[in-house]
Amino acid sequence: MTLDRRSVSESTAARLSLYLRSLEVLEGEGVRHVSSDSFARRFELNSSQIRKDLATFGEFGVRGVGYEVASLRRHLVGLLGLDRTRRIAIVGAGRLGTALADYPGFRSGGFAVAAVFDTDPARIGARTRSGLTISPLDDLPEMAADLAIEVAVLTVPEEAAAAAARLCWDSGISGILNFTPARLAPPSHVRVKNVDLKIQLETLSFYIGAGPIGLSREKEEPWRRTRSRSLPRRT
Amino acid sequence: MTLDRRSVSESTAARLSLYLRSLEVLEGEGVRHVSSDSFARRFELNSSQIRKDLATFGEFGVRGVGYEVASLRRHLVGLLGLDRTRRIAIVGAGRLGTALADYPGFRSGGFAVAAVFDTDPARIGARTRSGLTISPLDDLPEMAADLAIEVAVLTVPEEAAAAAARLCWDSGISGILNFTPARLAPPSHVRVKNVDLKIQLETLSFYIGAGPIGLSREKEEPWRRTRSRSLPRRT
DNA sequence: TTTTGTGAACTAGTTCACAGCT
DNA sequence: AGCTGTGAACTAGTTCACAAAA
Repeated sequence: MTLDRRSVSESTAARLSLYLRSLEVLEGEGVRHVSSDSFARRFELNSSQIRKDLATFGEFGVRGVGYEVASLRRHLVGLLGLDRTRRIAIVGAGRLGTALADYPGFRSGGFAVAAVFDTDPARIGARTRSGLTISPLDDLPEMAADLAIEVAVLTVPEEAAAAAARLCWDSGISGILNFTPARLAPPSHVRVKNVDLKIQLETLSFYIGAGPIGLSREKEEPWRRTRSRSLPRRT
Repeated sequence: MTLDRRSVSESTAARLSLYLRSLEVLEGEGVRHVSSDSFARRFELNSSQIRKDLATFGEFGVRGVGYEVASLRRHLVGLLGLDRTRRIAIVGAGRLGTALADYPGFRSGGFAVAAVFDTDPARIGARTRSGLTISPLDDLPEMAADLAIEVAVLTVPEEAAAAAARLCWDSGISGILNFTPARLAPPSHVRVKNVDLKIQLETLSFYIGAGPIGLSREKEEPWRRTRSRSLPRRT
């Protein structure tokens, strides 16, 4: 009942979202009940992990029976805070910011993009495809309060990130989805989630590698035409 | 020397990218040597973790002295496979896909967007802002081979994801950055990194919550002004 | 000295396996 | 009998602390 959300691991929280999505699929198929086991098999999850994750928040199942799909879905919606619309501000109306303003995941199921901000006079006053007028960043404090904005999607250039982030939390915004490479230092009541696309890409690059470690630069470019026999890359 | 990259944890791999970025800052400042300790303090990292991470791949430091910035940077560039240009295809030329095609992190330091694909006849033949012509998805196999594309950025609609992904790995692409909610099942030599923006947003939403768990819908909106006592995050 | 590289200790997260409830 | 909820066992990841190297 009085469990501090911060004691819940990122991975558990992320799985709640995944469970919700999967339950919605089942509900769409008219399924009424699931056991953790059939649920796990269906969506390639782990049944004990499902039970452990859910048990963190209460007893949602019935022993011998399983979980009632609709009721579990409602519980998850509540846990994730999606039972009311959370208002999002896009901070930085560049290509990525305006693309995200229209992104289905950002405009559905509990979220609404309520404002878009930028500092560039050439952008201010323009409309995004979804019909929002781009506002000057200076208006953020006032608009954030008026529109009850809770989440900022930070898509400004790296140099501008720290100041823009501070403006967000000083305006009462409590969550930041940070697409900037900057590492922010928020006050303890503000949650930042970094989505560093460069790190993701470089991590991917690490794993696809270029043959065994220690041979990064080889005599020729064996990756170009080695499409013939896909080398077994593992021992 | 013959360490299998797959035995390296995601978190270690992600940190290599972070270390590289931080080293570039130091190098830009003309710093020649760092100890793991000063490096850690400067960039808010953990010095033993730095040493452990690096020691996975070799002995890059000198005891009593520390690490030579330029040489360590080169080592990391090699480990991350950034010592040559990796060619990227954007698969799905919607708003997000075209925005990513111009994203600085995707056009710098070892990466180049070499092609953009879509199935929509209205998009095919158009040019992205960065000057690439959008090609029909059917041309992917041929173009991927000709252009030596190694990485696909998957930004198609969810329904199209599985087929498009299969097309990618059948065309010899070895890494997929998946912006789709679909959970792909790649062959073992293909690496997929999921960047599920909806999960990220919902996870953030979970942590900002709406007061204590079990009280999702409260009488008033206590999340707005409950900024009083920030409880200490750690013991 | 100083600072790395690394076993040992610790902490977090996952999976097992079963008691207990329906 | 069937399936949840949960301690116990296990596995992965992080931090400590120090012997070995320069």
